[in-house]
Amino acid sequence: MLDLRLIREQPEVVERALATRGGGARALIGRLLAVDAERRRVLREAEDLKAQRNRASEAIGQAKRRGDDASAEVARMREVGDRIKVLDAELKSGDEEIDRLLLQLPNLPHPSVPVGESAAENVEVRRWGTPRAFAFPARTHDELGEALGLLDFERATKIAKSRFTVLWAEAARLERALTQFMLDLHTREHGYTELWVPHFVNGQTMVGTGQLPKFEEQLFKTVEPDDNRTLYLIPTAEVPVTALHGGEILAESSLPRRYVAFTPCYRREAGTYGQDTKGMIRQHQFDKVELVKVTTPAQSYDELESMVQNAEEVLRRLEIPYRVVALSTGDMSPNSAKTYDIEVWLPGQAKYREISSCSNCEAFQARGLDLRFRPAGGGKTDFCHTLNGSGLAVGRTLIAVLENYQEADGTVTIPKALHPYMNGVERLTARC
RNA sequence: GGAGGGCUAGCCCUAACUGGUAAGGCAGUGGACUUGAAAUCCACCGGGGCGCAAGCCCCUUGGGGGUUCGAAUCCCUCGCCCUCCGCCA
Repeated sequence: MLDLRLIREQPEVVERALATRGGGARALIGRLLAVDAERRRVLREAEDLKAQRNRASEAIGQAKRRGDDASAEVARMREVGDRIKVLDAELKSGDEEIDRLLLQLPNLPHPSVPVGESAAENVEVRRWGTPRAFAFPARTHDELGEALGLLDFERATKIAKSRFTVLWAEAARLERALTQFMLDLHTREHGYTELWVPHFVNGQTMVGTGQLPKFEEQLFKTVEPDDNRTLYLIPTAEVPVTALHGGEILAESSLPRRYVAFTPCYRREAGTYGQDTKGMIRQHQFDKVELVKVTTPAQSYDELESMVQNAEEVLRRLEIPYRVVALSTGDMSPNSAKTYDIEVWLPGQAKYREISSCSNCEAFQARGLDLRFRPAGGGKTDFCHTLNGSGLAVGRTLIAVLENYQEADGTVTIPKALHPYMNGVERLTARC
């Protein structure tokens, strides 16, 4: 969430910054300012009365110890207490409304982010590799995978529903090899600490990381007799890993923290009917190796650049062409202050498609999680910055391998970088 | 699932009468002292409101509610952790 004080002190700055991020920020800010002003008026009155009561109670205690009669003062304080109760109730509802409003506002974009309404205004930052020239019509991964008997969409639909996939034999091994390869790269060469985390988290974690209430309809959740015990399946490892240090005050000397976690991701994909219905581009369950950093404000933009580089390195080692795109204000997710997408070349679609999204959320999540650090020189604590990025989405990487390394006969060559992980298999051929 | 114990600052430890208004140690950071270090001393090391400032005030004992002039303390409720029993990969 945004800093209420910033909205209070510079509402026009916030409003201007959010102009192209959708969601009617103007009206929300107006309402926030009104509720906040009233809340502070009530707060002052309540605090004055509490100060009175504290003094009077002290005096009553002393009087009683002396054996004096204090009944008049007690009666007066009873009325003050009743008034305090009313004011405290008003404060509580004001706080709740402020929270509700704050949770609807997106993050402020960094000044370097291209201003725009949609993906049309995204800016390509760089390209790597040259798409291979095929001497035959390039097939899509689902055509290739089904023909080889390695990707099974029909049976996945039978046992679950659409947007699920069964991987057979060497395709399942390839998924595992890619995962292992990515984790090894990031832990051994990029300095990340590997974490293994819960796939279910509580509501507080979802709110703190900015998933709720905005993305309620995208989340799978458990059915519990008692609503506040509901657990949510993680839509990305970003959620548990970013929330890991919530409520903690970290030593500045321990920052930046660099974490990598492999988990499946579970998403309802509501409202995406008709998009990417063929193949395994968009699934209810997909594997992802996720990079998360917790940094000081001063470090976060350098760390964003290196995180993108770390994610890109996966595709460089696999020798698959890609490009890096800076998302425009209108295309970024609400948590983010700045996002780079990595888009991998898919010959079957003859398009670059998203395979990683790396974001600096600055203090937006840290504020909700109460994630702070203590400056090395002592003094006041401040909120950390949090970053997250896919390093990479494993299923989409598998797709990219299939499509980029396909041969005329429909088989698929395994990239050299994966050979140590494939138990001698160097080519995917039809399953017998 | 059953029984019991617990939750106080910074991922530590520890107080507070038959309810009287909460906190000491340690660690950390900066400073003083020192050739350097240790030891010692001082300050800071939760959140918020008002104020130009100095400062004043409020809140913070797992969360929420109740009783009371006043709650860490009494009552209700929820959560989490630990121990034992049962079951179990």
